[in-house]
Amino acid sequence: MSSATRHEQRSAESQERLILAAQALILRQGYCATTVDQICNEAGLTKGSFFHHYANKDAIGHAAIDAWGAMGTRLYSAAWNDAAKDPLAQVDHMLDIMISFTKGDEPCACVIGMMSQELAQSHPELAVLCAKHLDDWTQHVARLLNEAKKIHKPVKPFDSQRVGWFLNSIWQGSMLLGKVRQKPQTIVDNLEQARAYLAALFTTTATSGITRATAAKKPRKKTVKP
Amino acid sequence: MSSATRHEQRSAESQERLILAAQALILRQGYCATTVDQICNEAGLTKGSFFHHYANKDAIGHAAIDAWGAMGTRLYSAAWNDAAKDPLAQVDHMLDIMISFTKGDEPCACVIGMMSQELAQSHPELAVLCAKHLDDWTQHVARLLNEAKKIHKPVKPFDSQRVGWFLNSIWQGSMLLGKVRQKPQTIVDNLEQARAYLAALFTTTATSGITRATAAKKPRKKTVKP
DNA sequence: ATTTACATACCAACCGGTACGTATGTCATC
DNA sequence: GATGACATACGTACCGGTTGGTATGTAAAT
Repeated sequence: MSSATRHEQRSAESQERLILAAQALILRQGYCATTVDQICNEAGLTKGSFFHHYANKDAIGHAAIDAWGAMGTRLYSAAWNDAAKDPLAQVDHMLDIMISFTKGDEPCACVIGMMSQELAQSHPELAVLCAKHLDDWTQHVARLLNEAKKIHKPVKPFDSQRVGWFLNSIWQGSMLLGKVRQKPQTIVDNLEQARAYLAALFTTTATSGITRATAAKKPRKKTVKP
Repeated sequence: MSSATRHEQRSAESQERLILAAQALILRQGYCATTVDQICNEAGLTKGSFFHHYANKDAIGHAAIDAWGAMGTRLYSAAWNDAAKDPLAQVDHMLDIMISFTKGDEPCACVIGMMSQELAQSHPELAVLCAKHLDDWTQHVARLLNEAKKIHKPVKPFDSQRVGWFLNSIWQGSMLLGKVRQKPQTIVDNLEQARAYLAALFTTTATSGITRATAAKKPRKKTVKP
């Protein structure tokens, strides 16, 4: 664990500072609009240091994407790794985490969604990396839904992956609209509707309210503050 | 109608060429990544001409957004203006139009969604313009849902605007994911799930299939090819 | 109808600033 | 002393925007 030499420590710290700076700037203004000078400035380092660690601008874009993916995995781990729970409860937990994520200081946004939008057609390499991380997320949802199918009887048969992509789209689209509208509540509203949609896949009873009022009445436990 | 002088005609044509060029480039690479040189090149004009018609780069961004909004209004008009129909049928028609829009040559994407993502925090002026157009779209959906409430009894009370924003998020998020994944089918899948969600707001019967198979069996009429 | 006077649309060349990337040097660490 | 982490200074290309000029169209005066 502590076998890292002083050089390695320093190097890792600087790289992390650069990545965090890049992520913050990308979230604020997008990838193309952020310059490596800005990244260096925000990280408190100089360009010499930057190009010592990263061959070019795309390299830190790559690193920023991977780091964001890892952060997400950490963020959702509480929901994804609780095999003791009912899978549907895990899905609910996941939605709670997503909702609590919107409560951050800066507007709720996703580096991967941002870069996907911007670079899908101009930077194939970064685009496929984004697609990979988005696919990982979706597969986690699909797995939970498949496990839920073993316990609860679906009202109608459905494809878990398709529903996973549906939820992912809602998530990304909500962050987009919540940002331009400057109304993070939009995200919460949409996630609650998504929760109702998911619940309705397994039960026809009216226990899963469609209106937000019913869903909000029972306070869910706060989980993470990223 | 034909009271336009030769100068006015030429001017309007050039402006349209510039706007179409800008939209195409923005869809492909985003706003920041597109240069006015590229726009001029694609439009077959020079920079002198460009800055004669538009004061600066943001000006054509503004024009591109408005033109895209107008295009959308034209695109959906068949669904939005058919007061004779059941409002829910109008919603279905709207979804059909959205699906047929994904079948275009170039990847299905939205100038307004793209610029919203990129400029939400860096270009407030363009951001509020995007938000305005997105709000227009949502209000059309909300209006249809409100009219539907007068005819059909909702299973549970719901807020039409909230559902409108939900559908808008699905639409934007789907285009985003469909683009990075290079799988436009993702968009169609999501829209079919949205269709099921909307139908389930008004009826508990199983007539509105959640699975895509049932929904796809009955062929819906093709509407527009943009 | 021609001429005159002017406005419009457009072009080619240029300018300041900036972005990415490099070349070289320095100092702590191994 | 060699290497790794970082800083300084610079080079090159390009981007948004300007400038001066031209050619065409328009409108009024003759």
